[in-house]
Amino acid sequence: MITHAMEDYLKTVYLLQEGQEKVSTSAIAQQMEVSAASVTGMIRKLAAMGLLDYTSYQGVELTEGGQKIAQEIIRHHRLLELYLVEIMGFTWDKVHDEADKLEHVISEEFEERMSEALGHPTTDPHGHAIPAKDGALQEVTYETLTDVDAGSSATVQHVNDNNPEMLRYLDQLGILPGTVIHVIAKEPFNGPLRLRIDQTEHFVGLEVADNVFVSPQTT
Amino acid sequence: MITHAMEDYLKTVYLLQEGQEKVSTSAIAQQMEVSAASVTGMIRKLAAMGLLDYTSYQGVELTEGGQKIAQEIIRHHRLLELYLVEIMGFTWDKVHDEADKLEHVISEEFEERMSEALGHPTTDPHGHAIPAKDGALQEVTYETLTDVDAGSSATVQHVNDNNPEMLRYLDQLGILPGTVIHVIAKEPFNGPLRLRIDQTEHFVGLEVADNVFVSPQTT
DNA sequence: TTAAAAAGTTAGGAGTGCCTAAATCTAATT
DNA sequence: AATTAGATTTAGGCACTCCTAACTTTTTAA
Repeated sequence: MITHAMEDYLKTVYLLQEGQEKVSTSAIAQQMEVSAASVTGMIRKLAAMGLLDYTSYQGVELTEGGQKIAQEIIRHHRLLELYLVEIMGFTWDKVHDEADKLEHVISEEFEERMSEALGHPTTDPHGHAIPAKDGALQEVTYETLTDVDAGSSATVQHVNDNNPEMLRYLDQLGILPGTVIHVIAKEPFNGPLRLRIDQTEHFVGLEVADNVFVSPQTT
Repeated sequence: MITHAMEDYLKTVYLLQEGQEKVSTSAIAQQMEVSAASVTGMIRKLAAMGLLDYTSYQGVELTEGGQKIAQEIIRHHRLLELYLVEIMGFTWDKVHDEADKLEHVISEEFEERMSEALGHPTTDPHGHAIPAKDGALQEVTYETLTDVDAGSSATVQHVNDNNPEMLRYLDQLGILPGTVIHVIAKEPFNGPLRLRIDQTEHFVGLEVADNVFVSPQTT
């Protein structure tokens, strides 16, 4: 039997796995806000179930079975986020927490009806790809706004969805997936970035810029 | 902290309490499909939290606090059922199980947005009253179809929502809240009822009739 | 009224998922 | 190579929710 907690672990490992292949105990612990000891315990259980490969002290890697479950949960999460915004009228800062709870309990039929109501979408409100039913999710790793050189422009691809306050701030600034941002200048000593968004200038700190993922503007 | 299981117990006690004031351990156990021992354990915990009054061997009764939580969960459940049918296109036989899982995890905002989307409804797809936000639910206790005398007619008020197969059968027969049923005859020895529904005659067994709640037709 | 049946409670145990503290292993530094 | 800092695992415990088996109380009926 696969529990909600197991689903959460698999999801977390899947998302941390992007880029690297092995995921460390402490990375999981930090992401999930539980102790490393708890992670070890759960990892052993999941390994025994064949959902991930694990060697003591060496980190974990999802098996195909584990990936499949993780994808299913991520699909639920992102479809829910979009459904909550598009159909139910939630603001984008609130949907992450709601989706985190709902993702474990909705049925396949619920998932399917959401997908249909949304016209089988491929990205969620924060710009993350929605995996197809039984289809792999290949999220490209974008650079963050912090990495953009002064004087050049970039298009927002996605933003971190787990901090409601930051999402409200980004919304105020007009930073949404698809927005084009021109970096006018970067203040020294980890100072703020001077940006032009839609004719208006803004100064934003690095903590925010680190959570905005962009691709170079192609024009 | 109030857990999902506690919410389930409070809901169950609330619904069993209709009519009587005291609810027995075994009634709860039967309804929830757990052992009587488990019920005793949980009851003691809920009593310690002040959510119900309990005297050993004498059954339980919800306190105001317990009632409030139960009403909230029942409101969630019934709004969800209606939302799933009306907005998402589920058939009425599937919504009970889905709502049973979702009722514990949705936020107040989710509840509010459903209510709004449905135009603040007062009954669910099976004919059960939806309690108002912070408003008591006063469900009238109707008689069942079994109690109706041969030769008289009755209007369906609500049907039991927890058996999907039976709901599909009722749907086929056209037995929905609001339907007028004429009882032509009752076969002896707990035999079937002969009914006329919308010009057509049907024979239904007592197990089904016991799950259809009606009021005398007033014409 | 007393014995049997039914209902309810207590005792002991299991699985899940988390914790802290202690022990162990790995990797980095000297 | 030895020390040490950091990461990881093990050990022991706790809360939750369920179970079966044994015991107690209440109710029913002879």
